[in-house]
Amino acid sequence: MEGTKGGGGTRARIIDAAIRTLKGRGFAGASARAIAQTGGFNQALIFYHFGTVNDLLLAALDETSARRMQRYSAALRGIRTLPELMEQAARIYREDLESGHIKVLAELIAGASSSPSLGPEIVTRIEPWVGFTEEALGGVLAGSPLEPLVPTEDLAFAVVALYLGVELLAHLNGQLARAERLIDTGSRLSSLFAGILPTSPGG
Amino acid sequence: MEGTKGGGGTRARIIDAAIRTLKGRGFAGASARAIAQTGGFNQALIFYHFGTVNDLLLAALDETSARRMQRYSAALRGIRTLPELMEQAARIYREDLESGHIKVLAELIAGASSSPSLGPEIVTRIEPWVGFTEEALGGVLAGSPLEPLVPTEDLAFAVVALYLGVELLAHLNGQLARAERLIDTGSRLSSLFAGILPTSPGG
DNA sequence: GTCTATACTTGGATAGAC
DNA sequence: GTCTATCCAAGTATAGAC
Repeated sequence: MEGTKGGGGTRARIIDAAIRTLKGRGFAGASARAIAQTGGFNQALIFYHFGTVNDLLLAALDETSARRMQRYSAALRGIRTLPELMEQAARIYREDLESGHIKVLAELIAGASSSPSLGPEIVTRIEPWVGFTEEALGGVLAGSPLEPLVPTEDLAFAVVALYLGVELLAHLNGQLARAERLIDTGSRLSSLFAGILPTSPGG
Repeated sequence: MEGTKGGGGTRARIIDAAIRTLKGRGFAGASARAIAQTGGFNQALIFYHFGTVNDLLLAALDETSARRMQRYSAALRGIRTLPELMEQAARIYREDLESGHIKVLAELIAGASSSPSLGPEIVTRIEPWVGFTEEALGGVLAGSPLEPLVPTEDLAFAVVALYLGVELLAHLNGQLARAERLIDTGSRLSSLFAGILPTSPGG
């Protein structure tokens, strides 16, 4: 299927260009013309394949989201303790910071204010991330003395918000170093506290 | 001074309209025309008074930033313990969430990707907030067993990032309730842990 | 399925009247 | 200091040739 030369490959190229443009020039800079220039194809192709720019942007979010979700799930599989979780999460998030994967999401959220129809679409796409974070935290907190005290739903929401905020700040001039230092500190502290708190039975 | 009828008053009106537009329609929606419509004045006034739209947006950030800084400093003056700090910070941040004051900052940060010249300007304007947060945390952590363990600079950066992230998410459809619940949980937990941890000598 | 050309809209910015 | 009119660039979207 999709054998007519470009077909599906073109769709992928356009989505890729959209992701790169969103990362590099933000929502406000991600026009059809800018995206086409990034990818080296014709601007009209976007409308043929996706109808509107916003629909392309959502497809781009789906794509990058799927890629990252795969990466995070793989890295967090079999994790039992909080320090392990932090260690792994920090490692992948550092990749994100440098490549700017989460930035796509942050830009789209900010952009939803100017295109209200994006709002519900983005909410739907964030939900799996909050759910995923909740599971990861739940798995590690299970049986620990913290479990009954900390509502994992709220904690997961906070973690997602923190990720977004750090991503937003990190891409500002000269702030990347600060973000990296924060990740370091976070990993260090979680190991430290794990030594103080009673060990989770699961660990 | 500025006695010629509109003068300074107009500047303020324009800035106010810019803030409201940034809150309601985001960076991508904050065009000169949209701002003028919000404020009910002529679009050309923006260029007469501020030269460019971006310069107006920065002036808007200065204004809202100054207002909130005043509010936060007043509320946090004389705070000695971590739960007190959390309690107060939560109360004011809840105001921000509803009125969207921090959203102006979040939108401008996201917008900086499409107007690189905004970047350094915004960094300069964030610095005081990180510094302020660091002082607030430092004052409350001083003498506590946490003090030597937690670098307040990193913690302050994390708090600012969290604020931005929550603000970003909260303005998405139906997410405000989640943000409010997080604030509740945060206050509750800090009181709880304060009961467990040794009291700060300053308290 | 892709490109060129084009219609139409919105946005930044300035000139000049008041 | 403010308004009207206008220019020009950039954006979305479509029609039609290839």
